[in-house]
Amino acid sequence: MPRPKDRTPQESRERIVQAATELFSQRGYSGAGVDELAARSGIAKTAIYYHFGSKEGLLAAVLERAATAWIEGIRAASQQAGSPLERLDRSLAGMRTMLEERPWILKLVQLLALEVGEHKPDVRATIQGIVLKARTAIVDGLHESLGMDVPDAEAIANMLLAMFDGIAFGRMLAPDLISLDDMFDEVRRVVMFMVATRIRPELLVWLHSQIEGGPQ
Amino acid sequence: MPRPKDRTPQESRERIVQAATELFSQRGYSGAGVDELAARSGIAKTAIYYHFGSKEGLLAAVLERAATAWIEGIRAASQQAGSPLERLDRSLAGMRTMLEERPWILKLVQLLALEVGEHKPDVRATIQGIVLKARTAIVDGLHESLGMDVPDAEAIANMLLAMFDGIAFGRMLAPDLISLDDMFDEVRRVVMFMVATRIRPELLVWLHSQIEGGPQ
DNA sequence: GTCTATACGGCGATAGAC
DNA sequence: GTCTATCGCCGTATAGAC
Repeated sequence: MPRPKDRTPQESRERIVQAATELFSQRGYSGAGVDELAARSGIAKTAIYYHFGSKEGLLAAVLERAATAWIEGIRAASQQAGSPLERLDRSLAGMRTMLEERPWILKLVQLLALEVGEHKPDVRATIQGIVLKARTAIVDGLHESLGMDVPDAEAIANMLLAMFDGIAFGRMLAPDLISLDDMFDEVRRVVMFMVATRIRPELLVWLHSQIEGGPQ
Repeated sequence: MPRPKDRTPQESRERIVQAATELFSQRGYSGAGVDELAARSGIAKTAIYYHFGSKEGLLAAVLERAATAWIEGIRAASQQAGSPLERLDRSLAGMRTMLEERPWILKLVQLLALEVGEHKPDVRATIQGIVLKARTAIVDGLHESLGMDVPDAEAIANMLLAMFDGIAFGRMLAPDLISLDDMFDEVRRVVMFMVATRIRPELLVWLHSQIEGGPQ
């Protein structure tokens, strides 16, 4: 029985993209079958092709959606109020929340970049764009949080991004083995340090002496 | 013509695992076809099944090989000679060399963890074991490099691992956009800092004052 | 314009005979 | 070890129902 739809086209698209986001981030692009996508979203397989043209078209829609969610998550975090340190903390807390409540965002981006990026230049370019936007959002967040013109902010953002990627990966691999509390405490300290070295370069000299000197 | 083999079974296995390592790290597990694997290694498709039982069996062999290469790479780096800082530098240089000359190691581990780890508990467990061993190797390297009993070395190693993962990912995504030189300079400083905070906790208090005070 | 039913060609993994 | 066969799922095209 070809049940006439009790949903709008918009809703259909939405459900498909949602199911695809889920499945792609679980099994990767090649591993996710359009058949299962259809089953999960409750929409006929061929309707997916009607809406998105091809599996790759669907992938593009999924990526766009993820990008929006990610950038939004970063931007939402850096809001003003309180001392510089308080604002920095709130920014980091925002990142952490994203890692905890929407881990699929980073996972999806990483997985697709690794799996598909290699041999589909346009997908790679899309993801590069997403990551670049994320970095820009972090740079802006640094400026807003700390209320100063942080020198070399892009290098700091690169490192922050790398840390988040790494933490997300570690957490996905073995949630029990790494404590987000500890990791983010460390990240907080490291960020302060990276900023401080830009402002007071003499800190580095002091550091050297500490390491050379050994404990106590 | 069923050319009788001019190679030993050992060589066959080796060639298959090598081809699989390459292809898995390029296209992922689902994306890598056994047909293409056979073509690349020059060995009949079904012979692959003869040797490894199944595609998953092959995966296990590939993972084991990658693990060995990785741990070896880490361990090889931390050799003694010179001052603590020089040894630390050599360790980091070793990591960097691995990232540059055998990027497939980290890529393979990340990709398989993300793609397959989710729904194949044994694969996930294997990779967890690999990462744990890597962390242990880093902890040992820290102790040997710095020639002291670094407190909280595991937390530092976790962070280092996260940074490497993140850097490897960033580099894979956009090699031109991130400078390994800059990233590793930063990593070096951050490591020194993380160690220093364990030895001289008062450093943290000082840091706070710098951030609160603003630039110059 | 939005969707469904059905079918197709190809390749996936695997088994069994040689 | 290879060859041939099998079978199911893959992404896709098409023809039409509403």
